Amino acid sequence: MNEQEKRSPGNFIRQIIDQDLLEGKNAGRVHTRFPPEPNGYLHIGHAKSICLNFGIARDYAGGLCNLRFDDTNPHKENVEYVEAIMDDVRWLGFDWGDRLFYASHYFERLHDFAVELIKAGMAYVCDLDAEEVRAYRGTLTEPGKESPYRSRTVEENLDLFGRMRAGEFEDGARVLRARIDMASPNMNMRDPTLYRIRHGVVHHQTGEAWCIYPMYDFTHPISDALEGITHSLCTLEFEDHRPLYDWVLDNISIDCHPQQIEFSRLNLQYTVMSKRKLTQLVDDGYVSDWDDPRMPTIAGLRRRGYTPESIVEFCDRIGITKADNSVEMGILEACIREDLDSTAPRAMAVLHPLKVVIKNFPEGELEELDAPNHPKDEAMGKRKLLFTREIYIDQADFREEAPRKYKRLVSGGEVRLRNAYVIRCDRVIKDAAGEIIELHCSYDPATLGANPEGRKVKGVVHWVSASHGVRAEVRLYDRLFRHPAPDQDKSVASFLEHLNPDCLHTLSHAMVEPSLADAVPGARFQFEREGYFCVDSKESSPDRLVFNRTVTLRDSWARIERQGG
RNA sequence: UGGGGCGUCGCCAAGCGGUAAGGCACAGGGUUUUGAUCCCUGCAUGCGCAGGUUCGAAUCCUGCCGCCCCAGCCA
Repeated sequence: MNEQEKRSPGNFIRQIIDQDLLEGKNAGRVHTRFPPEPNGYLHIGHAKSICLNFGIARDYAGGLCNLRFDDTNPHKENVEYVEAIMDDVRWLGFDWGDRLFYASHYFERLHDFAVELIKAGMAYVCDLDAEEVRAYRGTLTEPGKESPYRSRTVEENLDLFGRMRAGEFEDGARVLRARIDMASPNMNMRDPTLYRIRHGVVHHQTGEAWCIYPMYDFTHPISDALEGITHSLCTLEFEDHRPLYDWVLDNISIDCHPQQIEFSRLNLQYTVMSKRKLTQLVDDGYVSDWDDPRMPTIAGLRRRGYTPESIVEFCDRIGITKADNSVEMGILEACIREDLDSTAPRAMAVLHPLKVVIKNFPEGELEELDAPNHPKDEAMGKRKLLFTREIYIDQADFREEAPRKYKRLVSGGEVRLRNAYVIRCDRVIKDAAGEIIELHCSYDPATLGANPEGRKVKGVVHWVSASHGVRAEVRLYDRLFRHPAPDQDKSVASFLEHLNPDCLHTLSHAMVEPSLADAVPGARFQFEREGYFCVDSKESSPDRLVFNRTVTLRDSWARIERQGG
């Protein structure tokens, strides 16, 4: 079947591209790129950028999007990240074809452009150390001072830069700087560093071939131009860098000049998005790894049970603008609920088992019942349920006395067992401590697929056969932080103080219906009346099933209860 | 306080001089063997504020106010 590809909604960047096309710019080409630094895992904020860049390539005729690793700072980068990033982009459903690039593969050409700048008197080798450079740079309100090395001759600069490359100088001894304007009101234009010396690091791509590494501001515009990028999309904090981006391309001999356009980065409530903080959560063990289901990483969301479609939909819904934003988790959750509601097969799982003995159902007897896998989509088929004398229901579905509006099982009351019979609670069994340990009930054999005669039974509860159910571990996740903007609160010493101590509840005695016994890692289900769950892709096995709760169902009862019933 | 940006409903976001889209959330109601889904209904006389231009302004002009980013040999 040839499905209609979905187009993303318009935004100001697409308007610019439309206009460019109208004016015949770039010979009608549209070419973007997604340029992550491989120094960590991708997060939902990157997904926004991926959807923007690859989405534009998808929606414009002849559009292309490159994947390029911005790997100019070997210190923090490694191949694990490179591979994880490629996995994540692919998983989201995007394809860079044969256009996989590394900024580091341009090192030789970058070097040649640097030499060109030196020869043109536009760059010089500076011997000031880091602290001196800072002091010379001036402040936001005062102009900087020119470096005493600023007027070195071209010959001297060429010689020194060559010796930097040859490894004659130690880390930090010298840098190559652009010669622009120390009095510029834009700090980025006050003779920015172009190259620094880094000995003793093995670059994941170039090994030990280089001991000088180009800076982002020098590398990025050239990499874009070399790849024929037409629109270089980045986040707002690079707005001040645009004059430098343009300066670099205006002062070297290169015939391509991409247009840099900035948009606001995603801020998602109740989590953090900075790579430094995510790295800290992993390194200090606050979460199990980058793919911990509580992490806002693509890998974490995937393991949590999010679908790529739901994340792409989320990115479409939040849009692209230049306004600072603080997006509610509710939007992300609505996206995954919408997707899973139509695609996830239903199943029953009892999270907090309470034994129910159906006294008028024969001991040892087994009744097979049919249950649809989806209430609306018959094509999803049906499965067998095993009804037995002893079953489990959830502790939350029984109360000795009913609060207002409560419509589940109460002493002496009736309730519908989902896909099965109506039962009545005849007796409540407690232990010495007064804890309810068992319910004695009776079922009405006339209520299978039919409403009982002469009375209305409002409640429906899910259940699992006690003898045939399968024990499983269920992990209930909640927001990682209890503060909507944990990294913005200046009143605490660290964002870690806002970590939510209840972000993970592990239930090791849950019981799931027998049909789930052979559920494969990653498989997603709706556990009826509970939420959407997936089989953990890392730790679940046939003899020890582990389910992750992706998201709860909307729960209007919880709201009623909260408001005092 | 220099420079660069941004302010439209609780959140996101259309709007581009012709009289405030949509989504999420929220509140009511209907259907329902998931308190789910689905379906109705409601939800900005007003677009940061104040002036001005215009027959007409969220859109243009002026002046304020507020928020974000920039002083890495990070990206």
